[in-house]
Amino acid sequence: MPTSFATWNINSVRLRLPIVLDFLRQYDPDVLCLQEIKCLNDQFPRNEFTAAGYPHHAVHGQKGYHGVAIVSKHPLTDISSRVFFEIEESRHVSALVDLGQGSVFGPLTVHNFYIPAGGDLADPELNPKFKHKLGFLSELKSWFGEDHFRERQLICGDFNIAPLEHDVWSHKQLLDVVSHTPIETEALNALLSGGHGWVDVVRKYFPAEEKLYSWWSYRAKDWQAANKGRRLDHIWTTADIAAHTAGAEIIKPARGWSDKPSDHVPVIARFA
Amino acid sequence: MPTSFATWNINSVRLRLPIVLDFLRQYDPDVLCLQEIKCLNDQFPRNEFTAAGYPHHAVHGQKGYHGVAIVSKHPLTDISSRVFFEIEESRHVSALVDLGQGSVFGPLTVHNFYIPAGGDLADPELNPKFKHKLGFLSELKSWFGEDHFRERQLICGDFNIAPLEHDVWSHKQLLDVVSHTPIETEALNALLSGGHGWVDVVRKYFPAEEKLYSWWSYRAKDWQAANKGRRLDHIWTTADIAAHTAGAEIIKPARGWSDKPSDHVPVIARFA
DNA sequence: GTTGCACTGG
DNA sequence: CCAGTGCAAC
Repeated sequence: MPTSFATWNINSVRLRLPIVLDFLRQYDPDVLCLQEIKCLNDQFPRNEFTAAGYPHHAVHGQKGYHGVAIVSKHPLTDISSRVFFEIEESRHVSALVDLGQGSVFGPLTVHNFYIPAGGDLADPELNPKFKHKLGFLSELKSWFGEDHFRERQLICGDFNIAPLEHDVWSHKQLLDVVSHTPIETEALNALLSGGHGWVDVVRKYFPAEEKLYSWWSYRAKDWQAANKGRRLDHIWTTADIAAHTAGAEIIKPARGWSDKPSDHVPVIARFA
Repeated sequence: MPTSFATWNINSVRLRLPIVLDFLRQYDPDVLCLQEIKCLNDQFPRNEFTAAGYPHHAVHGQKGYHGVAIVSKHPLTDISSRVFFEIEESRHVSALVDLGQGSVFGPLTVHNFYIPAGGDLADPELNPKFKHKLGFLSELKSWFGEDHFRERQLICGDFNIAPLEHDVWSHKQLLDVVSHTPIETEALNALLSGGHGWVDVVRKYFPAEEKLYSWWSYRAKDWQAANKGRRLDHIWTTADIAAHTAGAEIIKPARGWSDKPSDHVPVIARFA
């Protein structure tokens, strides 16, 4: 029985609920991780997700900014969230997903992250937002080193880092731009290859030389023509889970869904 | 030669300029008084009004809130504005309109008002906005008692009061609702019948038992079906001018013009 | 540049 | 419900 997981920085779940529901109808993932829901827990549109066939929710919102949520067809247990770098923003939520009898997996833990964007200046001394981003990554590395991260884990979300040369429209022009500076890409690659060995189950399905983006700035007049994207949104799993991958997709057309789309598009990983 | 004057609370002249120009093309008033222009003087779209055949402007704007303007086919002189109750908001502008040779009138003074809405609670002790509204009306009464208000005057605007029983959808249900409380309707009726005797040149053309509205709340889901309106927008003249009236019209369809209409519609008074 | 939210005012 | 401002964030 096929299973799929999706992640999408939605930039206000209330404002973009219609296109999120369109996405669920059209792509039918088992689990969707959302970032930047920009609402309090009580304001999260639970009923609408339930009506759409996603009755299980792990919501960690906050007022106005950030906020993450997992919506799922399958039961979610052990819901928790974690503070990184001692900054109390809603940037992580996790849950144990029970995919049921038909699945090749037993239960697996899904971690949904919204890693800090990091501001404009790539200097942790001068820019506290960049310091926060690096601190967040550093704590993440320690945490992932713990033993229970060895298996049955999926981590995804808006990592705000495009790690590979062809994860940005111009490697050269973005080397000084936060999201693609060496200090960040090295930290993210260390996270990926360190610890117990994560697999980037999306890039796995696209040649390393192929440009691959999940985000296009609002600032470009014609995002499609310019196509100056970055791959900021990721899905990684432990090796046991990665053994069952069946494909991956980045839903580029979603950048044009509705009048006022999110600047990010959904990323999907499929498992056989 | 026929002459007509119109008043319209436009709730942002910049946002709704297209439908204002449509209105001018379709109804061709000589003078249009606007309220809630919600812009600074420099942001008022003078060129667009000039191009539409209304090259004369008396603009008294302010940042963000309130703001009134007169646009005219005919020259405007003696432009002035007045502060009421010592609260410096842009709620009045007046001008002398020279209608030229073909007119039955000599020059007349047009006063354009945006009387304070008055907040929710009809108690001047507890609600400073209601106190402001009553104070505004009180100062208006004194001012209109001055000798020069005896003739050749037209006053109009959003008075934020529905004075008559059939100026609201339910007299009984609105007796405690600001805009139709006895203290307000009595103050407005005293203004109308006191001083040198104004004529409500719009209600003149509709039987007193006929429901007549110029405003429908944004809050109603289906304003047209509910039809819970109020007549908040008025045109009054001195008796000399009222002697020449030829009709009046409230442009109810304007409540549905464009995706995002104003909650008020234009009111027109015609003179032979 | 462009967005979404909080707030105020209606 | 609608519009403005001010703000933070990207």
